[in-house]
Amino acid sequence: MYRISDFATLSRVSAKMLRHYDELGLLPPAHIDPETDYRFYTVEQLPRLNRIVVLKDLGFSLEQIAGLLDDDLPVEQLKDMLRERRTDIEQRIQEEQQRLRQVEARLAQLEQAGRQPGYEILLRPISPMLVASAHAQLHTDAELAELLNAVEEFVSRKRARAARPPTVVYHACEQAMMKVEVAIPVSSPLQGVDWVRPAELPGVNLMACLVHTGNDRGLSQACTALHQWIDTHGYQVAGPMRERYLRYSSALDLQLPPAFVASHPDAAMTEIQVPVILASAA
Amino acid sequence: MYRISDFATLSRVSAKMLRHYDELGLLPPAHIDPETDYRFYTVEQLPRLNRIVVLKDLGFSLEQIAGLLDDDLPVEQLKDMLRERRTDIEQRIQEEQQRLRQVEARLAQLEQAGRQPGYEILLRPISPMLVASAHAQLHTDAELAELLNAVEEFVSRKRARAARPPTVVYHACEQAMMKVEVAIPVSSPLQGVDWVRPAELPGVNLMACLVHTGNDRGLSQACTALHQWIDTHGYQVAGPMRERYLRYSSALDLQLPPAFVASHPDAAMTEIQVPVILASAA
DNA sequence: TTGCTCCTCACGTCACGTGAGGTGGC
DNA sequence: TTGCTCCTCACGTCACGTGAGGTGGC
Repeated sequence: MYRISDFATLSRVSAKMLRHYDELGLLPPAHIDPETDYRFYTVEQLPRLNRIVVLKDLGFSLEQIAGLLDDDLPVEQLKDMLRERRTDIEQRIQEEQQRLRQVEARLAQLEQAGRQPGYEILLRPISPMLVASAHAQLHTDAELAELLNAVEEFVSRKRARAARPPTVVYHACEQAMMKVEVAIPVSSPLQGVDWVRPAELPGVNLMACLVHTGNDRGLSQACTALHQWIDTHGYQVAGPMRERYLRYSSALDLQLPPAFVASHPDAAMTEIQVPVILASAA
Repeated sequence: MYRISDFATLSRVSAKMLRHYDELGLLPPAHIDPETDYRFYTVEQLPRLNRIVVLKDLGFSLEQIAGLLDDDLPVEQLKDMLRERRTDIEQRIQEEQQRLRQVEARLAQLEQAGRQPGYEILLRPISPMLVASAHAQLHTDAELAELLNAVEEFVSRKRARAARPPTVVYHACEQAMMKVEVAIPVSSPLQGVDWVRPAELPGVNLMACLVHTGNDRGLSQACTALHQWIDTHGYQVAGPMRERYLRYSSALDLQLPPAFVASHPDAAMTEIQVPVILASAA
């Protein structure tokens, strides 16, 4: 019979943890003094405690361990839990390696430029969105602006406008022609089909996003930076680029100097989005 | 100006998190209505929020992020934090890969044997321990038992016995001769030097441990199992084996049948310990 | 007027660590 | 008798999620 501190040094498990395992019913003491409530343990309990420790090292939660300690647990069920653990761990390793690549790229970038970049690129899932959609083949940005305004007006008249910024999807860009889709978020699906159609802008598992403040020239630079980032971080483009207009600006159309635009309270703000997948998964 | 829910959908960060970041001072709203306490945000706050999200993705804590958001942060300090992050992540990946190997080995073992092993092997650091130590060259287990008893008696007379089991270190085993060290835990260092000397049993960074219940024959089988485990898990032996006698038993000396010994309440219980290192680090 | 949104607590998460305050044991 | 050990709360950790209960806004 060992008192709790002796059993703790014997087993190299803290007294606090032993009390915790008692509370959870994982390892009740062999004996409890009814007078003093002191806990007493025996060496026979050591193998069970070691099983707990090993299973904890494998990454199981104490609740799972409670089940795993059952002697009647069928071998198949044990295997299933181990396989699930394996999948979890593999996924976590993937995530951490991805994270490691990001940290390293950031360090390299800092070494090279000597300062932080003026933008942040983030990777996240995008959920699908109800929109009013119009497809078109265009030649100039002015035509795009016109189309955007027209669809906005259409949706406003239907009183369906949701309080979210509009998105343009670039389905194809060749020479001087681009196939675009203008997508205006709606709060309820539009009724009927017109030149503006109800649609669901599809979700994207992994979207590389960059928010840019300023005019057109900077925008194409930002776009280049985004594609470089995608390359150096081991991703591949996996769908058509999108632009989300967080704020329109007259400065977008006028060709003003960047310094002015950046400090201008009405400066345009645009999110460039590119769907990606891990290059290794392609 | 966006109300919190609109800014949440815009930024894809939950309203609850936005409130949380406000509380921590990471991202106070651009405006708070003094009447209703409603929070209002602007698109200009989006880049800062995105920085928070990116830094969170890199694995920084919100407290660290608070510091990293400071525009005056020297580039060197930023680099240091990134390097520290890198080290952390690398270590975590190591750990998870180790864990993965353990889970896979366990699955393989289960496939092969169709049932769980009768013992658990665990890996942990062992801290140094104050002991009374006696070195000797022996030939038989009986001589070892005799020596153990003699040292125990010596320490008892000095009233220095600590309530922990004795350990034997096997410094060398050749043919019919073994160089052993008997180490009895003491509560205070022994005074003076005798044939029993005060010593510190050194700590071990990584010790593979197996607790065995039963007699000598089973013990050597357990020892084989432990060395196999060390091999298949990618470790190497890195020091002399130890045995910790959790419970002595007369059955240890008598050659009784294993079934009897295992069920016997006085069965010996021995922890076999082997210092190891990762083979890849050797 | 009716939902809808926002607000502020307050509690839960997971596996303990760290005192606080009090009592038995040697 | 004096420390020492044990006991049971209770709170903190980290980044939120999930109601509870109440109020402003359209």
